[in-house]
Amino acid sequence: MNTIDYEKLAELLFPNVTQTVDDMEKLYPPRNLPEGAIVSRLAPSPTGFVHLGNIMQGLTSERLAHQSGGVLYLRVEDTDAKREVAGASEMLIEMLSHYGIIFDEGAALDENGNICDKGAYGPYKQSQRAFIYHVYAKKLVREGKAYPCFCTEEELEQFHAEQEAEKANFGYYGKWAKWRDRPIEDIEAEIAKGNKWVLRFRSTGSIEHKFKYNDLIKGEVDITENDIDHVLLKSDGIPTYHFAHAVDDHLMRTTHVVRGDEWLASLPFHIQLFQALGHKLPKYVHIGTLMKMDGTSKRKLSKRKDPELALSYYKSEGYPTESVVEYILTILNSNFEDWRRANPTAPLDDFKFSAKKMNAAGSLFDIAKLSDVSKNIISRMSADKVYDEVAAWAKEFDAEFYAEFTRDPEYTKAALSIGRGGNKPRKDFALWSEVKGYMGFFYDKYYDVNGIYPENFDADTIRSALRKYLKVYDPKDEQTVWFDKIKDVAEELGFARETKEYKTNPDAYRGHVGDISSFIRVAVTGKQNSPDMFSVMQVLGEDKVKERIEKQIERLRG
RNA sequence: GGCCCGGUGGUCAAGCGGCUAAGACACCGCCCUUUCACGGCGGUAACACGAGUUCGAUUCUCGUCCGGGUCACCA
Repeated sequence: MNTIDYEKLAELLFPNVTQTVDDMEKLYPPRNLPEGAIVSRLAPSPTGFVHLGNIMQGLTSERLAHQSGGVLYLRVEDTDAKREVAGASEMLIEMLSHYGIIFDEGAALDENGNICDKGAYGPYKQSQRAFIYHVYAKKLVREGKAYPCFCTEEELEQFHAEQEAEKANFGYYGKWAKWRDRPIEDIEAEIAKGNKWVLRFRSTGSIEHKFKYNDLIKGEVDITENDIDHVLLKSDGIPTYHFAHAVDDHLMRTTHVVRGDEWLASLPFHIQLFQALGHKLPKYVHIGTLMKMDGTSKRKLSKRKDPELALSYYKSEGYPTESVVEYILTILNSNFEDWRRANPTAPLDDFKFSAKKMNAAGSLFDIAKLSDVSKNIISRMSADKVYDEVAAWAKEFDAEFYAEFTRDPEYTKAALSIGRGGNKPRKDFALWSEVKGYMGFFYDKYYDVNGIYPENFDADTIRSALRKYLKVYDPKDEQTVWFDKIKDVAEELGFARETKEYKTNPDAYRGHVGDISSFIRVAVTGKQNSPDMFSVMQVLGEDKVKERIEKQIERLRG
C-alpha cells in the first residue's frame, strides 16, 4: 500500500475550496468575555417537534450562560434535509421564547416573523455553513485524517449483516473499511464515473485503549477509544452532526455543551475529532434522559408514543408556561423546590442554578407532580392574570367557553377572585382547561339544571328547605346574617343549627346546617362542591340566585 | 451482542465513612370546616444483592443482577 499524496487528494475532493483554516479563525475570533463566562447554546434540529428535552437543555444552558455573564445562542441544526419541516425554525424560536428561553445571539425572528441571524458568529443555520465545513474537511484530508468512501447503501447493509453473523462490532472499521487505504487512482476512477462519496474520518483509535473523562453531570466516565471511521460529510456535502459540532462549537467559541445523555455514546468520537482538528474540547454537560413508566418498566419518552413529550401538548391542555418551566427546574436542580418554597414570589433568575446539583440518572416524568407545581403557581396568580391566561387559552382551544368567559370581564374576574389571595389561596385547577369545570356554573350555558343533591334526603325535604330559604334570602345581608338565616331554615326543618350539635347527638336531628347549605349549593351551582357560597351568591347576583332556586323548587315537585 | 450510564420508599430526591436515613408529590387517617379545596397534625413505605477495604459502610472498591442509552450518509 503506497502512501497516497494527501495534498493531491485534497485538491481532487475540494477543488473549489480556497480558504484556509486560518481564514476561518480570523472570521470567528475568540470572544472577548470576562473570565469564567460560559458560552452555551441550544442546537436543535427543525423537525417541527419541540419537546421537553429542548426545554431541559435550553433552561440548563440559559442559566449556566447568563448566571456567569456569558452568552447563550441558538444554532439550527438543519443538516438533515429529509427531516426538515417548513416553518419549523420559526416555530421553534417562538416556542422557546414562549417558555422564557431568550437567546443573546443566533437564529432569530425579525419584526416580520422571518428567520434572520443575530450576532457575529453566523450564519447560525448549518445548511448555510457548508463552505466552512469544507475548509476543515479539506484540511483533514490534506493531513491524511479523512478520506472518501464510495460504498453504497447496499454494501454497508451487507457489512452490517456480516458483522452480525460474525458477532463482530458494528461499524465501518478494520476489514470493512473498504476505502480507507485505496490508491488514489481508484478514487479518481470513481469520481470520473460521477459516483457519489462520503468523507470518512480515519480513526486511529483502538478499543483496547481506555481513559477517563470528566463530565459536569456524570462525573468521571470511562471512555473506550473510538475505532470507527464515521462519516464526516454526507454525499450531498452536508456535514453530519458530529463534524458540524466539532467545527461550529469551536468557531462559535462554545465553552459548555449541554445535551441529552444519549450523546454520551458518541463522546469518544467527538473527543477524537476535536483532537484531530486541533480544537479545544468544550466542557460537556450530559443531562439524564426523561423517562416514562410504560406498564411496569421505564423507557425513554418517545416522540411517537407519548404526546406529553411535545410542548404543544402543554399548550393545548392549558398548562401555564411557568408551571412547565418550574417543574422542569425541580427535576434539573434538586434544591429548586426548597428555594421556591422559601422564595415564593422571587423571579427565577434569582435561583442559583448549579450543574453539580443535577442528577446523573434519568428521571421519570411525573405528571401528578407537574399538576401540583402548577396548582401552586396558579394559586399565587392574581385574578386579572388568570383571566388573561384563560382567555388567551380558550380563544385558541375552546371558542365556546371563550365567548362566555369574556362576555363580561368584570363578572368573570369577580368569580375568579373568590378564594384567591391571602395566605391560603384555593388550589382548584392546574390547567386552564380545568377552569370551565370549576367555575362554568357562573354562566347559564354551563350551569347544570340537573344537579345531584346529597343522598339520604328526599325531594320534599330539599324542596321545603329551598322554599323557606328563598323567602328569607336577601342579597344585602352580610355573611353572618346570611349564614344565620340558613341556620334558621335548618332549625325549622328539624336540622341541627351547628354541625357539632349534630355530631354529639345525631339521633336528635334529621341532619345539620351543612346539609341545608348543600341543598342551596346544588340549587345555585348545580354542584356539590364550589368555592365559598356566600361569595358565589354575591357574584351571581340576586336575580340569578332566585331564578335558579325557583327552578329547582319547580323541578323537585317532580 | 459490544461499548457506556445509572440503581435510596410508588415517583422526584437529600445524603458524600458514624444520622432513629431529610423533604416534596401521591396514598391513608385525624383535626379544622356550611361543600369542595386550602391549611394543620400523624401514618404506611427505601439504601438491589454478594464479597472486600475499614473499628464502622447507603456512602469507597470489585463482582452479580436489574433498568436505561447507543452502535445511520438522524440529530
